[in-house]
Amino acid sequence: MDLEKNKPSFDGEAEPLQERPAVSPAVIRRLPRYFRYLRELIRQGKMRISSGEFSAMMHVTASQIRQDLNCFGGFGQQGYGYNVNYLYARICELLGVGAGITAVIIGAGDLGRALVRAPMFEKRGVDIIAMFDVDQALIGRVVGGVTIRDMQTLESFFREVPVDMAVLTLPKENVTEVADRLVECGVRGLWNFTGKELSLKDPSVVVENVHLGDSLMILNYQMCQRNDSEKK
Amino acid sequence: MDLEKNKPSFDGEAEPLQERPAVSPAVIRRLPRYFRYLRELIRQGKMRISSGEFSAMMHVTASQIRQDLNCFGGFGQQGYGYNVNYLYARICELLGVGAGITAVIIGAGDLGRALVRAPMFEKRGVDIIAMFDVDQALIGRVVGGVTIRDMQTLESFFREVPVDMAVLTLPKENVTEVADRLVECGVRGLWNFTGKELSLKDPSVVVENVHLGDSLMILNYQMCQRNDSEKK
DNA sequence: CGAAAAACGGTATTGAAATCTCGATAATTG
DNA sequence: CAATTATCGAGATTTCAATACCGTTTTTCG
Repeated sequence: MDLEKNKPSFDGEAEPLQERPAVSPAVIRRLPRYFRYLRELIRQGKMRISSGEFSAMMHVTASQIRQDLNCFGGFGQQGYGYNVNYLYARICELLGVGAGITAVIIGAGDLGRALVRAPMFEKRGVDIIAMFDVDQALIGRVVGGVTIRDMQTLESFFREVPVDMAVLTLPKENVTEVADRLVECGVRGLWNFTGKELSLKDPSVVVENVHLGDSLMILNYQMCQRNDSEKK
Repeated sequence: MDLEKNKPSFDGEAEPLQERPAVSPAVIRRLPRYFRYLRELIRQGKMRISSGEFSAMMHVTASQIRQDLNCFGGFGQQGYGYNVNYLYARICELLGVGAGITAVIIGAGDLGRALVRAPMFEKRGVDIIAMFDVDQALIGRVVGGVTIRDMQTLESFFREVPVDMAVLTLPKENVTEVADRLVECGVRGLWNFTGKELSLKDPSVVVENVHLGDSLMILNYQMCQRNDSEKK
């Protein structure tokens, strides 16, 4: 097998690629999963994969993989398949890994501290540059290499360092007010763990709500179903 | 307004209701959100709500709400709407809230400790009865009212107390082995935070995978999109 | 008490997502 | 180098989800 080539050949230079034909949300929700499996393939040293092989690994149809990837351009090559490193690079690009996103965590409670120590952010190219809290006992402490700062210094901090994203792990009672302050400071994305669904004035700010409780309840539901159907 | 009645009237006695015409996953994924909004309505003391009002609150179409709820039986009443308390009770029933589910947390690291202290489980009727870890320094400590036990005592613990669910917050390296042990012990549901997708032998065990990293990447993607479209 | 308004539940319709099929192209093999 | 095999990409088809519509029942109000 001739694996000299590192990426599929292209006829010309990369197109402007700025035309975006409205990729459906369903496809976008699947991209992170491709990202994870591609990392694993790279770890295993695999250079090349076909949609069929990928399909068996991920338990989705080969058709879906081909169609998903093709939404963003012909990443594959007929008769060959997909080059793993190349595909990974393109998906990283799509997802904004390596775009140099900076983030802060608001709320240095259990969850905030758990998140800051997780390797998740680093793996995805998001740089946590500060945590904020109102609890004077916490301020000044360093967790996971990040200093906990006084919530009162939020505005002055943002004036000095541009921050793209805020992770909201504070009590839900204060989240509306804090979100407004963050938007005022120029943040462009909110990762909201508070359980309260935000509605912001500024529609250019993206909000991603995480509802762990919803996930728990779906599990609950399925367990009860499984239980019922076994009875009969 | 005559609000004597507490629930919609029914012609006869409740049907067996065991016939389940395969409710679609899309509907099930939305149920927890109805659950949350209903709790809020109860907190506000609202007794009754129409699909139209509910729709405005939740930002989904009234048609969808009516259709979703109707999958499980006629919870509403023409000309009246839905009785909040009654609807909440039925949805709790559906989701298994109050089914007396017991759970253990495997892995007393940051995330495990954060979860055990969260009010989420209690709100949803899941009772955390133990945590397990391999770290001798942690064993015996009590977090959020729950004792951390030695992972070696897992089997003996399960022999004495029946446990329905396990929350997996341990390092992903060990998750396959631990999951097998838990299934062997009779657990019926796994809430998997490790990031490694499990595939179990026993198909009667339900797995709910939580991939926080995926959520982060979708946020990243949307932020980059927003950014791009503003440029042009 | 009767007419008008409110609101659900079921059916029809529309729309989106997933899958299938097949032609075209590249890789492989003798 | 020609024939065969592998595999993608695009369009057609099918399946599934979301929305709109309308008949019926209940409530409300004069």
